[in-house]
Amino acid sequence: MDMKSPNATESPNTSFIVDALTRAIVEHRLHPGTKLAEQKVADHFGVSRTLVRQALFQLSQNRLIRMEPARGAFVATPSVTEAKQVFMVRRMLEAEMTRAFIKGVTPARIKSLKQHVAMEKSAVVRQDVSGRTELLGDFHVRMAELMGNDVLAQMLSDLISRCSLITLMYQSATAAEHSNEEHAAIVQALAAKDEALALRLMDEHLQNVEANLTFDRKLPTNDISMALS
Amino acid sequence: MDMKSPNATESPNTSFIVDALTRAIVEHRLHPGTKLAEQKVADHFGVSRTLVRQALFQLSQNRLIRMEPARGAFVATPSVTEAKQVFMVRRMLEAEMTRAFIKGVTPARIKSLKQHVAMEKSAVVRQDVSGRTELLGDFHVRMAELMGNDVLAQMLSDLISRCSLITLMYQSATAAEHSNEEHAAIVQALAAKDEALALRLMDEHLQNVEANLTFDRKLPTNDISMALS
DNA sequence: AAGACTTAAAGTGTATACACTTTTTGAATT
DNA sequence: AATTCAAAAAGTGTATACACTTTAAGTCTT
Repeated sequence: MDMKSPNATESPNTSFIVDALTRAIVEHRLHPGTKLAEQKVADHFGVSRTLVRQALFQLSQNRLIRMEPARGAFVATPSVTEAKQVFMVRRMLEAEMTRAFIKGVTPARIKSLKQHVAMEKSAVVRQDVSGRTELLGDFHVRMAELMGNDVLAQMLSDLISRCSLITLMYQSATAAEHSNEEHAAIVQALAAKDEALALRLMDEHLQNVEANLTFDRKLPTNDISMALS
Repeated sequence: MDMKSPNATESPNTSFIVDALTRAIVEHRLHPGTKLAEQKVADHFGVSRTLVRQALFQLSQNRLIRMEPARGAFVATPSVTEAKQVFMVRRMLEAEMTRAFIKGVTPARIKSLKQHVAMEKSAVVRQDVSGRTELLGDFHVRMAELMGNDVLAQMLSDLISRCSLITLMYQSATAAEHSNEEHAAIVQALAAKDEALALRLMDEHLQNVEANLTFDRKLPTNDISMALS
């Protein structure tokens, strides 16, 4: 069996570029509105524009970038109304998910969620900003996965990454800690099969996350090569 | 102002190809499993493989086709479990949507839904198979749009097209008529602001749609040029 | 000096070329 | 006749070339 170790010389493929750009956008090294010129990105990764175009297409479908005909690709700048709509859909979906989860709850599933919450906590205390944000989002995806519904998990994952641009930009350390505690409380309610409580906690949790976002900041656009280096 | 009339000689762009292939798949002229060789498709549309590849990428993200590395693109063959998961997510989403719709119901919105149901009916009676299927799906999208939530509408639209492969394949005329009547009943309940009734009708409706699908048929793969001609 | 026009530079959109992989074909062997 | 292997054919993956569009720079005019 051959280990495939990360090799700097090996030429990256499309999904590598997608991942790298996604990280750069989500970790906020590339600011909303920044232009992603194909040749510049291609040069940075040492590939042709072909692969970059494919990657940009994919990112545009994930709503992480916006493509304007004959003008190019730009890091998305989600509007306030779009963000509110995304959160509304999440509240809808996750309310029903909570109900369904309680219907099929098992000790193993509760244990799995508890482990996840523990990982969140450790990321919070160690001040791992990008790690904690990813884990806090994944809590919701994990619930879907535990129910064995890949479609739901995928959909939540998309929704979460779609507003991650906003959440990540504006979520403070105290807000993160707060989220983690709310997750723990939700797991308690799920374990107790207290549907009404779990529903209320989940809804409040999502409202809190949404409320803690501040939409009025303006950030400068920056340079690609700096951000990806 | 220049009218742009549909011109057969004008060379099609990516979204044209996406639309044409989508229709061919959804209207079941291209069967699940059929291979879509890039050059063949390109020849058919009179373009280079470049545009076809972009179109195929997009279709693969819509789950209408599946791409295997170095092997090519194939019309998707959604599994039974995947279909069930899609319907479960729809039931979740649309239950909450129904609740939210009633909270913000207005006479104008009810009127709009009633008009839509009337259009459905006319498509059903005139035996317009592809038209009626599209309209029956759009009823649910229309509800989301009327609430002013584009994200929700987009998401439902994706979900519906995702299982359209299955629904379209197996939905009978009587099932379509049945769906239309159920839509009418749902609108009545919405107009009366009877949340419990609307919820029950919506859930039963989706269960009926799902139940009417038969998953065990096997269809032969067919030729591209035949199907697109 | 500010604004409009011209021209060059940069960038996107599509086609083509070519390397490499998979599939098919066909002959050789048992 | 069936199986195995080799070579050809078909097909995908990536890079490059070139036309056309947008953006930027520079020049001319007022």
